Formats: sequence, structure tokens, C-alpha cells
Amino acid sequence: MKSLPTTSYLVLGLLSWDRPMSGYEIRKWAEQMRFFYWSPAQSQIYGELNRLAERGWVTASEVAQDGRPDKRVFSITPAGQAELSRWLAEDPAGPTIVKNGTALKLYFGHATTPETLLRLLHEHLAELDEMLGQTAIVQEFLEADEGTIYPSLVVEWVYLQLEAERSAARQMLARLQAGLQST
Amino acid sequence: MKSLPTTSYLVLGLLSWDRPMSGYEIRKWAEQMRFFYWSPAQSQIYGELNRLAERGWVTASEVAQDGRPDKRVFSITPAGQAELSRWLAEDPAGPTIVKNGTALKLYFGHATTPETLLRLLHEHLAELDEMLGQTAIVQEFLEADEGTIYPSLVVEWVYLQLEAERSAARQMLARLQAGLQST
DNA sequence: ATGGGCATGTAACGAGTTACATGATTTT
DNA sequence: AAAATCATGTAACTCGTTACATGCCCAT
Repeated sequence: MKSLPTTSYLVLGLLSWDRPMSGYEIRKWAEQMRFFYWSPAQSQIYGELNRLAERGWVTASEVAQDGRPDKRVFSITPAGQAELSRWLAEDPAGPTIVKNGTALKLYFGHATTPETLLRLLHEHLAELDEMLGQTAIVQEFLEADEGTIYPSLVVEWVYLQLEAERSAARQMLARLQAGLQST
Repeated sequence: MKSLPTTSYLVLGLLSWDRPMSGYEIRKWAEQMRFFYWSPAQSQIYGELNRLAERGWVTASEVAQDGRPDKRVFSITPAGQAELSRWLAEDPAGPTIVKNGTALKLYFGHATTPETLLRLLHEHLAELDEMLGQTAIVQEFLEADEGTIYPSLVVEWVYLQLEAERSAARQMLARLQAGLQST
């Protein structure tokens, strides 16, 4: 039996702190993780949950709610915990994938104006600032909880990376501007 | 008419230095770009080239070769150049996507042993070292050519990012080891 | 009353990967 | 003699997104 894609383990992992969650809640959590592991679309999460349930790694319990549609709350099973541990220890993490559209466009910079490139970099820097703001919020949110040492460690890691990316992007901007004046 | 996915523009962009290339050559170039924009599988490149040809953005010319199978060499058309410029200036670059399997696993660190986590980080660091080595090679390769200022600028950018990631990953390692001793 | 949040799901599509198939040339 | 490189392509599949569909609750 082949290992499921990483996305499945992301979902499984979120249930591994023994806090049962609905698909909706999982989606929100996953969104906070997008800075280091791009999160799946909402519709996919429900699919993954069904697949995990088929394998017996999670169980669903219907929770009737007054008024609102029934909530399906998922919990991890012992088999699920075992599978998560196996994945962590045995499956290779694989190379880190980056898709930086701004860098790609800069690579083809000869095909546009320097002004466009400067704008692109400014937009990228604005995006980084926004992300940095959000990591601060996430960090606060995590520190309220107990037993989230690893998540806050990772958010700290993200923070360092984002800061470094910002300083690198600024250097690119400076280089571009220097190049503009010298010609 | 909707814009094609970014991957198409990656292929189109590679032809925009007016150096006609075969699918095979494009694949090799694209591989060098994977540090900032994950490159598509070989089979996809041929598909993209056909799609670009259908739109009249590239043209194929059959080059017969002694012995070897015929080479199909692609060139960008004026319409293709125009479309690339349009894409650069008008289409939003979109958020940067990162998929860092090591960070994801560390996030779920409670479900495994500290030893596994240390190993994972060591492997990640080894991967970073390898990537750094390769950027040096790519940089050398680019500096030999004229008119590759933008590509070498981007490789410089990648270099800065990789170095920053390495130092961040080392900090995570140190934190983990510190945590191990205090408990 | 309007919009946003909670809550779940399906259908259709498009993107992208893996594996297969072929075959000559060049390097080790 | 074997392995790597050059060279192209198809078929099957899986992953993942977008858009749609539904409907209640709560705040403004």
C-alpha cells in the first residue's frame, strides 16, 4: 500500500493533538500553515478526510446541532497515530518546493521595462510585510495554548525566513535601481 | 481568452532570448530554475510547447539530424514576445508558494522522537548545502554568457535565500538540542 | 435586510506526475 | 559491454482548483 500524498498527512497531523475537529476547522488551521506548507482547497479537505476514514485512521462522529447543519467531527484513531509516526520517521521529506512568481518574472526581466520590475518587487515586499504581520498573530494565538511547542518553533522558523527574504528582496530592489542610474 | 498557467510562461520565457531550443534543452534549463520556480516534468514541456504553438506564440521547425531522431526546434514569434511582455506587466505574480516537508514534519514533532527530528533537520541542511553548491555552478555558467544579467540577478537572490534558510535551519537545530538537554 | 461566518459537499476541469515506449550516440 | 545522454512522445492517473449548491445563525 502506497503512502498517501503529503496533504493527507497534513490533515491527519492536525487531528493528532487529540482535539477532534470538523472539516471546516481543519481548513482554517491549514490556512495558517500556508507559509511553510501550501494548504489545500476546502473541497479537497473533505475528500482527504473521507479517504483517511476509509483507511481507519480517523473516525467521524455526527454531531447534531440546533439549527445548523450537522457537524461531522473527526478524531484520530490509534492506527492513525501509528501511521503518522511511521510517516514522520520513514517517508522522505523530499526537496522543498518553491514557486516564486516574482523571481520568475525578474528572470525574464529583459522582456519588460525596468519600471515594471520595480513595481513587481515592491508588490512582493508588500506581500512579505503582510505575511510577517500574520505570523505575529499566529504566534500570539499559539502561545495562548499549552503543548504547542513544535508549532511555535516552526512559526519562529517561518519568521526568520520571511525576514531574510525581505532583506534579500530589498537588495534586489537596490541593485535594480543602481542599474537603472548607471545606464 | 484566459491566461495560461505560469508553467507555460516559463517555457515561453525561455525562448524569449531568441535562442531556439528543443524540448529537451528547455527541460534542462528549467531544471536549473527549480530553486525559485519548481520546474515541470519532461512530458509536460512537450505539451506546453504544442499549446504555445497552437496559439501562434512559438513555431516549430523540424531539424533533421544524422542518425538521431529529428529535433524539433522552437522559436518565439513576435506575438509570443508581445504575450510574454503582457504577462509580465499585467498578470499578478500571486503569492509565493512554499512546500517545506521538513517544516511540516517538525510542526507535528510531538508524534515522533526528538532523534527523528534531529535527523530530519540534518537531512534538510544537507539538501541546502547541495543546493548552494549547485547555485554556484549555475552562476558560473551564466557569467560565461552575455546578456544574462537578470538570470544572474535571480540566482544571486536564490543564493541569499538559501544561505538565510541554512542559518535559520541551524538555529532550529540548536533549539531542539537545547530543549533535549533541559528535559 | 445584508453580509459574513459556520458547515458540508458535488461536478467538472485543469495541472502535473509516473510510467512506458523507442532508438541512436557517446562516454566510461 | 554497460550506462548515460540526446530526443520525443503517449496513456493513465492523481492531485488540486474553481465554481456551484444549500441553508442557518449572528451581527450591523
